[in-house]
Amino acid sequence: MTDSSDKKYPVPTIRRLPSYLRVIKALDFEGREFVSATDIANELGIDSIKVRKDLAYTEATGKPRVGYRITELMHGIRSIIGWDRNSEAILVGAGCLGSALLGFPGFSKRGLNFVAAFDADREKYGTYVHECEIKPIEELEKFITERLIEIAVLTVPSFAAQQVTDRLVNAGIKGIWNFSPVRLKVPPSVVVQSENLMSGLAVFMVRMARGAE
Amino acid sequence: MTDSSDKKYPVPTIRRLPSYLRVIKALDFEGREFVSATDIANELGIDSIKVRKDLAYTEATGKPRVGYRITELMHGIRSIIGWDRNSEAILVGAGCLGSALLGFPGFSKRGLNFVAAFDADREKYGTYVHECEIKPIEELEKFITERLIEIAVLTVPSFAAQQVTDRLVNAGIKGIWNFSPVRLKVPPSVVVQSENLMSGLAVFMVRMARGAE
DNA sequence: CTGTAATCGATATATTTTTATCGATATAAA
DNA sequence: TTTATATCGATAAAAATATATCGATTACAG
Repeated sequence: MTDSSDKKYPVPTIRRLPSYLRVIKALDFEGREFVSATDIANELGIDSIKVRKDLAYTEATGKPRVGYRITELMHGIRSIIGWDRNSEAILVGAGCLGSALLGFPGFSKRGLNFVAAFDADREKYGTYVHECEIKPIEELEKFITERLIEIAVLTVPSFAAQQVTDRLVNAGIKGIWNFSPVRLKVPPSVVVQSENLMSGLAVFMVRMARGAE
Repeated sequence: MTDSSDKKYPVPTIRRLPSYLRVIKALDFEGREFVSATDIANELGIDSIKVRKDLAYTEATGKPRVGYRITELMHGIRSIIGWDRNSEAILVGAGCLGSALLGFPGFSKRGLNFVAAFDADREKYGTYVHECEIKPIEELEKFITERLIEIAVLTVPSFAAQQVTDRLVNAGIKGIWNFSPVRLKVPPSVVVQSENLMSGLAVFMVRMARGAE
């Protein structure tokens, strides 16, 4: 076990780190060498104390009146959220959303590389979506075991989600990034991270209803 | 101002309500008439006390040993998150993600109806993506003002996000559901709800790194 | 009819997260 | 050199959220 893997980072902090990274990457591109928590906070419209506390979870250390060295900070953030490592992943369910995710360049930039996609639709077999081949769902287990894939992105229709999950887990998948609105039942050793778009819509509609604050 | 619009609902509660709705809709479909907080909690793998507290924000009232009347609860939840009302919305940026959103049937079921999409790519003009016409971005303001559209879903590339936002705001848009990783500058009267996929990826990777708990 | 168990609703406690305060320090200006 | 100011890092306070406790109530079994 590495020294970083048993540290505990607050989830709200983890969620903010990618934004910080985006901001300081832009500054780095402009040639800036240092950045203060205040700079980041102003750019994102949040509180600078919160930023400083979040950054304290990185090993980066700041200098008063100057801020943090950008290269150091980028490395520290990437290290926490695992964007300095590369992983191979498969995508299951090459429908609208699945295809959109395959085409998003941001994932490979952050170390998540789609090496294959699987679908139940025979017509898609052998076709490519954004340089990723669509394979028959029948070959799922074979591919996972042969290439030792650990990460699956799940974009299948709800009714198929649990069944596909069982197959993924059985084949040795260690983590599932789930985009279907279903609570997946998996053994405790498997990580499931679910995204639900409808939560965001709900918050949006409530805020709309009460007007802007 | 209606009596519901100045009530304050905790954001975590709002985010959970769609899941509750999904669960009880399924039970309703099976013919069940009542549901307890415990039922919902078990189905979602969360704490029943939390569910009961969340449901207390609806006007639905439960009976000991029986639970809540499902029809009443569905109405109560839908009322809070605005899914009992209909809104017309436009989508700007008919790329991969935008097209995927247009094709998702869940939105119109929840009262968010895409009446048009706009894109800067001439080749797309006049084509349809999931029954929604792609119009030239030049017609954006005209369409918004003529049809009195209040909601826009933003799926344009980052570099165009602020510029498009300015146009939307200028034309009278009241709320923007933003899928680009950019902090949009808008007047205080305009609601911006931003979704950032990368937050989810970060949390996923951190959890993977420290293994399943 | 009576006792039992499940559940609600209210209240209380604990935990997490955010925000505030303050001394120390490094830079820049006077 | 001295002074002023921005910033860090640590600690403290406040706010938000989650979890626990408990009496009241209702259905159901005996």
